[in-house]
Amino acid sequence: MSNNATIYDVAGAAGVSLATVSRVLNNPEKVKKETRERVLKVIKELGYRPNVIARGLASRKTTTIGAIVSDMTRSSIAEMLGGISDIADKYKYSIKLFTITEDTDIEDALQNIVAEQVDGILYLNDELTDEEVDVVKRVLTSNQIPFVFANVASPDESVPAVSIDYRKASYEITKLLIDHDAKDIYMLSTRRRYSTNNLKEDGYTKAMEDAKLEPKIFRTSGDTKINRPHFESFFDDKNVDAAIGVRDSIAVSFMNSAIEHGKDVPNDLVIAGFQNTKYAELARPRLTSIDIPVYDIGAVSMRLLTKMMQKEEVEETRIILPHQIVYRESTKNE
Amino acid sequence: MSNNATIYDVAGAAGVSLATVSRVLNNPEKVKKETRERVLKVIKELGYRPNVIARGLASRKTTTIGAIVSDMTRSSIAEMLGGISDIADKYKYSIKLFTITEDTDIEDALQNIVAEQVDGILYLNDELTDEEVDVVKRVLTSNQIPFVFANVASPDESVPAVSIDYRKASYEITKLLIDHDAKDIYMLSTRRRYSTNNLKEDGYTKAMEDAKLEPKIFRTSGDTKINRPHFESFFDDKNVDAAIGVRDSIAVSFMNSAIEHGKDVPNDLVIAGFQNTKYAELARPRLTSIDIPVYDIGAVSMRLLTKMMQKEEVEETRIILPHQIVYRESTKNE
DNA sequence: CTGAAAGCGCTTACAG
DNA sequence: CTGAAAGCGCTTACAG
Repeated sequence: MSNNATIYDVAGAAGVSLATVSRVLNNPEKVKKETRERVLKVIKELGYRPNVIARGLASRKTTTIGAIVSDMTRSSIAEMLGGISDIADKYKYSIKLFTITEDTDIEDALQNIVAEQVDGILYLNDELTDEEVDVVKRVLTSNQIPFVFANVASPDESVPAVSIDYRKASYEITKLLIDHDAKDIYMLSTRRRYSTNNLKEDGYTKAMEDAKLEPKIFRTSGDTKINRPHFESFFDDKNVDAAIGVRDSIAVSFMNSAIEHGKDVPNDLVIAGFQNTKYAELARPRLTSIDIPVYDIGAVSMRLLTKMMQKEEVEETRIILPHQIVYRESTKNE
Repeated sequence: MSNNATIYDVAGAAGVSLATVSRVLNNPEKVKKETRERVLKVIKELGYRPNVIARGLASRKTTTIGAIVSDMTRSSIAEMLGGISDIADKYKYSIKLFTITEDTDIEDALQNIVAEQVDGILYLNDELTDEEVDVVKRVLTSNQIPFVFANVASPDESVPAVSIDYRKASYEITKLLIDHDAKDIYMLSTRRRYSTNNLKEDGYTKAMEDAKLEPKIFRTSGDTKINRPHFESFFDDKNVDAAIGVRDSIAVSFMNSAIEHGKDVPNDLVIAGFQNTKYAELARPRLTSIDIPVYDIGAVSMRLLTKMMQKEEVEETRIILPHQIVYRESTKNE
């Protein structure tokens, strides 16, 4: 019952050498059908499963990838891991999870991950700064380990990345609100600056300027409980007839404040979010949001990484996935 | 730069044998201070990091645990992984992530995970049936690999598990609603039956019976979009003055329907959920919910597992963490 | 306190 | 098509 049969046991029981057993597992076409079947039968009887650690050492391939994440509790991260996991299963890769927090030394952490002998790395973090992207690139390239950024907006065209066009998405959602005849359109962004939010702000600003409107970016915390009092006082001194949250949770939080201050959404105020999470669906009124295909970003990143690890020809290492606006009750739609 | 120095390189450069280098790393107290410092210096200069795969093969310990999850996108799973990851880091364990879906053969999947040579396993899934718990126990015990169930309610007292007392929590929240003078109190549960929800139903039923009220369990889907039409027709033929959702998202979804049907929450109808997720905080009115310390469940499970892996004395392998009710606007509180 | 040697369980040229 | 042998990079008794 207990899975402790080794390749020697199989070889012995099948009357072949361990090299043959290994071939049956890795290059079955090189083994005579008859022999192969005999070995396979013994493998089954003994419940033999190759020790992946020994295999990893001998072949110098672990068929394991490292997934580096920051905040596990972000719903986008979890969903991306879902996509990664499904594709990893399909291609028989295992996933090792590494968490990097704000006070981690990225370079040191990466060296440790390299020492774990992963075959490739997926970096999931939309909050990376450009400098951090550079460190990742340098360390992993020098160790010759393939990597893909998932949902990281990096201006460096040489790093493999799968994402959406955040600037364009933001432009479009801003345009939608402008088409509502809104004038005082706020973008509710985060205090901490990082690449994807910067792009959202860029797209917003461009749309506003194109429409000869004044861009107004209001910065708050990413934490729901902290930004609430922030929003409470927002309405004291500001005119606003539209708002875009860089995350759904921020948009919903703002919407709740607005409604409690007597605003009618969508008649007095239209609101939209980013990500199309469950928060958007559970809000009342339901929130219009940019759907970001996070699951797909994960899946496509993993698929791209498998190609790189297997040294297949890769036509394009910068992949932009399509986004779309999901219209709900927080905006007025035809 | 590239991290390819081996233990031989270090030994050579330091003028010692590889056994000594190994000792400096694993049993530094057994090496003379002078020698140790010389070796350490070389290690630093060469940027040497031991190959964890080779170490794993030689020592038969991989300092890696397997975390088995079902649906990554459940927010409780992600948060639990956060707790696991923090403790794993602290004790220098890596985490391999394995996904098991409804159509996975659990036994086969477990055998594959065993072949990955993990030192221990954490099973995170509140949707396991009792039969599945038995399979897990049998396979892992026969392979002598320590495991802990995180947030799985198993009646089998012999399996190590960290959870909360769901029956009691459910009793308490039901009691809270009864104290609101509610009579028609519904429990909104899921169609698929599994252990934790069964306990919630038990606690609810017990509280209702103790108060001489009729228990009414309404089963719906776990999927927000699917249960919505379900709730729309709910109000056609039912009297209800209180409801408990087995998950926050179900409670919020129900609350939205109720409000759209002209109900005033909390005056006509009081509502509570389970889990105290961000959904509860972002709902309007905010949702009263049982706080389940998922992060802690993850952290404590991992800590327990480290003890088991290191064969430390473990006083108690069944750990019940405290829960509490977080009072918000969907109930009337003093 | 340190070194020589065996071994962990595989893969992979190399011969035949 | 198959086997013998070396080797992957470590750890761990065993001697000394």
